[in-house]
Amino acid sequence: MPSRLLAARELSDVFKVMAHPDRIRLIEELKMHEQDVNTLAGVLNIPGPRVSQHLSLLKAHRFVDERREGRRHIYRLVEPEMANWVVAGLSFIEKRLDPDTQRKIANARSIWLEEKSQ
Amino acid sequence: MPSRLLAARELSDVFKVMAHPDRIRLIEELKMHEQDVNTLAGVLNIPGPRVSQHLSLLKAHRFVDERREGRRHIYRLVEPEMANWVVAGLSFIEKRLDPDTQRKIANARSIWLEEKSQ
DNA sequence: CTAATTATTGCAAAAATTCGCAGATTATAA
DNA sequence: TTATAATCTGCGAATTTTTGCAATAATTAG
Repeated sequence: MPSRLLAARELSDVFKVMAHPDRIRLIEELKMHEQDVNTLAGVLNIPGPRVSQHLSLLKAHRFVDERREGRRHIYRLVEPEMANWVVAGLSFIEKRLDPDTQRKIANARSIWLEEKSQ
Repeated sequence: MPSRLLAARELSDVFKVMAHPDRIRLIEELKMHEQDVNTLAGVLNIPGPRVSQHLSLLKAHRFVDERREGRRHIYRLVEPEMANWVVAGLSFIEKRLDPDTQRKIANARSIWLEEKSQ
């Protein structure tokens, strides 16, 4: 297969995995430090099973790692830099949003970026 | 709406748009210079109507602009930097592929990056 | 052992995407 | 005008994703 077609397919898999608000928030939430499923479900305010499913997709693609501590499953980013790459995507849409949305996006971006990357 | 939820939704739209091999190749192909639909269909070797549909999605999200020259519709990237951001996503998967695939990905990356960004 | 906690898995309905193809548009050429 | 070229639009089938809920596992506490 031509190299560019192959690369485009591999790349599109990365984008597919990130193409969900919950998974984006999981990636950003894990940027700071590893966390267990319950904590993540609480922070993001979504049902446990859904967090679990999102995490297994992320794990299948090796974007996160899992370790167990007692009955808790603790997840962490394999490549914390990914969280910054994801946030960088905001720069391609910010300009076209209404001022109020722009303000909120800028706020989210600063929250996501102020946290340490390792 | 909480700013991070809003930002995650906006971001996921960006990722959804990029989550298709054809659209990734279109973005990379347009990095060099603007091109019309027929040319793009030929280069990517996909049917014209499909290119057209991908381009209107990209245009709806203002990732590309259109201008007409006679009966040709010529498209260009609104933010050529986007092409580099997309390619950067490769760094999160390269390591886990078999050597032959890695080689091809590296080749595609160098082709996509060696072209000028404006 | 029994109960409680934490998380995963399975399933089916709903929603969104993709894809090809036919037909419709728009603009140029003869 | 008629024909041709370039592109877009509409539609329906096939596929993939998402989502909620119930059931299942695994581990620890009492």
